[in-house]
Amino acid sequence: MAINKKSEFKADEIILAEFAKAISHPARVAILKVVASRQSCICGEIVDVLPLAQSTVSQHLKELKEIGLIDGTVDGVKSCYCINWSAFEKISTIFKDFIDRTQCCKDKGCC
Amino acid sequence: MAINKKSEFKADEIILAEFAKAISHPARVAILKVVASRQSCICGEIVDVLPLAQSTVSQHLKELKEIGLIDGTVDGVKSCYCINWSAFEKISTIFKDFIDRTQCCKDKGCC
DNA sequence: AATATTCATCGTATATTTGCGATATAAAAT
DNA sequence: ATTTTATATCGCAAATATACGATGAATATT
Repeated sequence: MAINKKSEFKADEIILAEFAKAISHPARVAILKVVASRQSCICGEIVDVLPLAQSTVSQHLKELKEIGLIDGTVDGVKSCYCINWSAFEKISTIFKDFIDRTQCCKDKGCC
Repeated sequence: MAINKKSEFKADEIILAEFAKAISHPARVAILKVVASRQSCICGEIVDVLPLAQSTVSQHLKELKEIGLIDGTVDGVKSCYCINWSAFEKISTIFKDFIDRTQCCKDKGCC
């Protein structure tokens, strides 16, 4: 795999795939659910409810932060995470658009 | 990484993550778009519009088939692919449910 | 029958992801 | 000042994913 061919696709395909990758591991789905349900929670609380080591959870948190889905702020010795709602709405729109535009082909062959 | 920790998560988290993984590569997003827009198309047509070798496309098609999003039928020497709409609707519901249930936490803290 | 076409699969190389322990850092508690 | 606590990061190992050429299998064409 000499070159990374991902960059040769269309921008919207790349973006959708990137967001999909962000939630392509159950740990990250679980993290999003916990953080959303508590509005905001510290890293330790997330580690407590996941079957993963602290360093592994920290890594998943980093990935979600990098894609923009969550924000992390330092609160003394603790780290407090919350959903970045504007980013979440953006990704929601991208997903729903993809679903809707694909489904519209079902009957009409319009795309 | 001795053990695969994915299996230790909740079933709905695993399912969502699996579907997300299916569209976590722009090639597979592109394939779904092409197949949907043409209602049905042969492998060669997909290879023509993607910047990937035939064997690589075939592999991506296999992944989409394994997760159930597309069906492939042999038509003489050719292979004809189409969207499995019932599977597509199922995944759409799972995605939308996740989005909606997460977003409902935004205002209410209800989850 | 021989050849060409279409596509799946195999083998292989490289890249990326997942996971953890060890360590570093920085604040809090003693 | 020392120790404890909370978390990020580093380095490593194993697993998966990505990509392609070569080959195989099966049909179609000559």
